[in-house]
Amino acid sequence: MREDCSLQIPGDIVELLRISQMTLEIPEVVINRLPVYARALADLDSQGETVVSSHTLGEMLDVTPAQIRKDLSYFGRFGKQGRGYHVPSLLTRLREILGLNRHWRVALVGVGRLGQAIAEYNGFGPQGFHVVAVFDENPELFGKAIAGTTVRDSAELDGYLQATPVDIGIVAVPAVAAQEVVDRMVAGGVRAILNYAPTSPLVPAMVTIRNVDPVLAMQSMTYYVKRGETTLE
Amino acid sequence: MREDCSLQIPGDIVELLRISQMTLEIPEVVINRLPVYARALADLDSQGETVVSSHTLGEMLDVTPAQIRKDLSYFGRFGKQGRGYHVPSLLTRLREILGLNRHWRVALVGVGRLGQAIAEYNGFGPQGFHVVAVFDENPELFGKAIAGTTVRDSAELDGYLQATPVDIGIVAVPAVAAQEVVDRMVAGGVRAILNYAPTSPLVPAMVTIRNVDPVLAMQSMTYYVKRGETTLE
DNA sequence: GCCTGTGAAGGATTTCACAGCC
DNA sequence: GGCTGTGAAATCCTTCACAGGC
Repeated sequence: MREDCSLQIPGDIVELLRISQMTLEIPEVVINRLPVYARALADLDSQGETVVSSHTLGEMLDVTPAQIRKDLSYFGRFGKQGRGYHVPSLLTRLREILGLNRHWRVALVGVGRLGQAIAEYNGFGPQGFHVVAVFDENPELFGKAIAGTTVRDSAELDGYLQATPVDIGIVAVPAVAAQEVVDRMVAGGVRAILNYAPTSPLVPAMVTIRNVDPVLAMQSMTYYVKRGETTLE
Repeated sequence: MREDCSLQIPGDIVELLRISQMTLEIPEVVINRLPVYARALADLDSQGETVVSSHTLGEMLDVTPAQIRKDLSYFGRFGKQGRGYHVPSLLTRLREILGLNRHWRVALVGVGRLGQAIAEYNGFGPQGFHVVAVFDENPELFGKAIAGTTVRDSAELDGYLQATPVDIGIVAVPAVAAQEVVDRMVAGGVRAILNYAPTSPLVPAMVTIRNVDPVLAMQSMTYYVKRGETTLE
């Protein structure tokens, strides 16, 4: 190795390349906080607030102002010194960044009690998430009207995805069936999955999955409750 | 430094102190993973597997073996070299650590569509979470049978908590009402809260809160889907 | 005076890599 | 040979602190 060759492409240039490409990796924790910021900004906006500082926003969300500023700085300079952030425009920018300014096609698999509740949940629609198809393997449910569509046979899932692309899949089947459903969604081109089954399905790296499991959430809280009890008494 | 003095208080004693006190702060990320491990171990156990290595468990959960070993090492030495972990005993230990080997008293506030689905969800009971009281402010619901109890007037919440302690509160009210409900729960001694309202209530440091919001989960996934699309096409 | 954007520092978490043991 | 437990290294993330601007 010729140390003296000294073609040291040093950090700076590497970083420039990195940034110029769309490949500056933004930490996932940051991405996960953006929707929270967006929600708070929407609240402020609906209350007629037009300006907010990182300090105020931080208080609303129990997040440090520095973290908010740093998070936002990954995407640009949205604030004004001495003043803060313009609520409507920051909200718009965040929605653009997250892709919330479009419609997303969602397919739901599993129409048991949970699946039904999800299908009927009216919190998705206003946010641009539209359930375009619903599947179950119980023949008694086939054709049943739900979420503005009708229940299809799960066997049709693969064909359906082939014919009509779907962006996001929601899995609400029993744990034992979840991995198979996830695999078929992935094979069908679904790139994001919201999993309600109490299991951790595996997905390829280019697919994003989020597990929603209230039991796990409770089970981690008990650690702290238990601890608090023994500490205090 | 007298190397030969050999009063090496090393790891062992430090660890004893560590363990005897309850005050080594274990990272919250670690605590949050334990229930996932426990669930996987329960699966293995029910399949009759008696031994598992960090490698195998890691593959099941898409977690590195080193992380599993490190996480577990915060609590003790549960494995056997050359072999792995004994599934039933590790599961038992994790359940002890998390406090899952007892019953937890849960109060639910909000019996709208979502609250009803939660109340009827039969995934909590088997894990030791028992809904002992349910509240709503809609008089039409008062007295309605649900989750093995009957709906009470929200106005009674404070009195109820005073009289009969509850460990965990579940909030399933509209966003605007969530903070108030949380505050009253906290005042009533509730130390852990599972919040389904699409907002981020503030709690004092000694109270643990977990927000369950499928919309936020979707909204962070869209970032990656969007990105994948533009990258590939 | 107030507030952002950001390098640099500090802290936390993950991963490495290997001694020790079965 | 296989595997754990764990210091040390590496990486990742948060916080600090201040220049710059309103």
